[in-house]
Amino acid sequence: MPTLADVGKAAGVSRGTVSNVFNRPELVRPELRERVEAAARALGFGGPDPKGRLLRDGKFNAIGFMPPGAYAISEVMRSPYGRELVLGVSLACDEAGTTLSLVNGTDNTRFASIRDALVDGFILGHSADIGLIISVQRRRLPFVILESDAGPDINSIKIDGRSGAVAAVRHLTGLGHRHFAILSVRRTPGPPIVHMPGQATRPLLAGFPLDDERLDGFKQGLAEANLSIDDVPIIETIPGEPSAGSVVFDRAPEATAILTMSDWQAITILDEAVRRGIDVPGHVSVVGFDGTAESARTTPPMTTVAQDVIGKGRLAARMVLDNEAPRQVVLPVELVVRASTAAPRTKTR
Amino acid sequence: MPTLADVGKAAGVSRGTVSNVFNRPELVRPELRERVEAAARALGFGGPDPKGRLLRDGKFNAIGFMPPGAYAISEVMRSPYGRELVLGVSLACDEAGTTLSLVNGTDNTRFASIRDALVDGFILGHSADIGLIISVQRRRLPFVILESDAGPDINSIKIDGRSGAVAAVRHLTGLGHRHFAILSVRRTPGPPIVHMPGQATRPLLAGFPLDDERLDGFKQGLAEANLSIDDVPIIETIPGEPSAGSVVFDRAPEATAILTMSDWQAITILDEAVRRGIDVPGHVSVVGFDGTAESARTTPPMTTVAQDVIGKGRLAARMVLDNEAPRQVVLPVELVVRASTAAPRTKTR
DNA sequence: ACCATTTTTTGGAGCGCTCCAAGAATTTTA
DNA sequence: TAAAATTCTTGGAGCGCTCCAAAAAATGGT
Repeated sequence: MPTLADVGKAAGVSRGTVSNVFNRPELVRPELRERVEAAARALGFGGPDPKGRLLRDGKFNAIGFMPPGAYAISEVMRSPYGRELVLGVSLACDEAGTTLSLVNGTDNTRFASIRDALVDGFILGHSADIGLIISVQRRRLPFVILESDAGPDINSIKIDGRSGAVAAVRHLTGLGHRHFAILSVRRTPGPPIVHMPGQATRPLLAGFPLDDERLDGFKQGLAEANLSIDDVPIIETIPGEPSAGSVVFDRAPEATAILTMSDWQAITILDEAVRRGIDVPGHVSVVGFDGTAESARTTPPMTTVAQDVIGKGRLAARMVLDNEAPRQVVLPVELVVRASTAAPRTKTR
Repeated sequence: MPTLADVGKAAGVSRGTVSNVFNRPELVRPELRERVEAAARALGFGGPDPKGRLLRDGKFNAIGFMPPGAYAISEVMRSPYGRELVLGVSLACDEAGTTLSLVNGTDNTRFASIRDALVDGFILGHSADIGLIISVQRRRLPFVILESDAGPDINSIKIDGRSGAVAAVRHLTGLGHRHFAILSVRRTPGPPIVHMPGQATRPLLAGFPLDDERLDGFKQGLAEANLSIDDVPIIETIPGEPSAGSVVFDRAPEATAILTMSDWQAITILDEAVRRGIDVPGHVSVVGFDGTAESARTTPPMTTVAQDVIGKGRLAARMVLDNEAPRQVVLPVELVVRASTAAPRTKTR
């Protein structure tokens, strides 16, 4: 690849003049400019290499998004929540004219990815791994972490997951439900894990504040109705697990209401219900979480704990772009009641 | 920001040793290593700056995605098609361990964006603008352009849009439809444009091969049934235009079948039908385009011209990553018949 | 024709790093 | 204990660019 200097030599001018031809052509005499351009063309020089400019100027003009947990960026793009989040981030990037880098880092390469990422700031998906935070801090880049409060010195944005979970349960107990099942998130690869009541290995502390908080909200909501979460089957599946619906219906047939951790999971259940001819909400009620656009268009339209995912992504991007004093933002949540919930079935099935 | 040299001075060692401490610690004697690490900590040095490494090594380890037309990246992320495309690209990026940079470029900044993008290759959304291709070629980066054939020397991937369009029309004429409306794409900002039959300003050549080809397919399909596209109302709306459904129902009430350019548009129509209590497919049939995941979950599930969007994105990424001899790929398309199409209503409304 | 201006062009400095051949220090071997 | 082998450390070179102060060239005025 030819460089500015090469072109300069070929055209009989200095490096600096060639740079000017490309960056401030008005500074150089037309005929000379032409000569330089001709030389550039002849050499196949395609303009100053951004690498050089970068080293000099120091700004990447990009922010990085690191998926939560050990997820790959394609997994983020697959989930309705992830897509809306990225949409929110991209909105802010559009406004700021910034590139959005979806940074890939599987397991052990995540740290190197952060170390090497060509970005001016980071948005970290929720994560159980404190190491990621340290990696970003090392680089002294502005960043924000999602769905985990990491203390007063660190930008964070989370929703009030507990209240949302409580609201979901209240809505259902208010409708008369007494028999629940919970579809929770498995954060390690593998098949669904079923925790039946009375079993030793009840989860409840997965290590992901996101999940724990919601589970705790469910527990609290149930307690308010004199129900114990210990009597509720909890099924953990990795996001997008297609068999999630099957497992829930097979292992918790007596449940009249199913609580989930995401719209995506709820969609899986709804899909399975259609497949099995199970009436929602006649036979069983289903509540989603997140309030993504998809939740409004399911069959039937879904009752869900809605948050402003797009707004969250956008705010996150703004926070790293603006780089002001660290804040801890807790976003509100709102139960949106649609048609996937109703009073419990009386008997039968 | 301290540099390797600063740390070296502080620790009484050379630049090179500090570099080794961070990149090949096994090469440096433990006690010295410790001393250097202490100095780094004291100075607040967070590891070698990627900018320097970049200049030396020359690889960005990222590929860029440039939205089609003059769209912003948030607009891509908003459309079902765009999201699946990006998902496909991210799949390949995951496999290759590459960062995916969503490059922002509004109108006149697009060229600068391409010039400055910190990427090793580009995926160009379909575009009417030859200038973008030239910009990328200038940088001698591998790239692929979507949905436009730019000649044998340029990587391109497109679907067989014409066949898809023909198949959609055949399906409908086979069902007995004679009265159509077409919902096409407006590629400039602004409200819907309605082209009624007999009007002077019929579109048909928008300058976007993508649209033109599909329109031409509709024309051909209609001709096969002795119908003329000149008798069909054509409505052009920008993607995501919420009033699209309204405009179609208001301006083409006699249509018994509506052809669209994307699932997104078809969804808009379906939503409006629900709002107005119009029966699909009893009163009017609707056909989408793209076969995104969303199309399977609409009410009613949508008949659509399906393509493998994810596969397309993935292939595109592979092509730039592999950087082999240029190919022009044409992907097949398949009409997926679901429940949004049926025989036309007999009379009434 | 000469000096004062104005317009163009120049090339050094510096951005921060990694590689690598060579030199220095240490350890091993005889 | 000296020579040989091994392990560590060093600093020059070079990656490609932009900025900028200064030099050179062109222009204008008298």
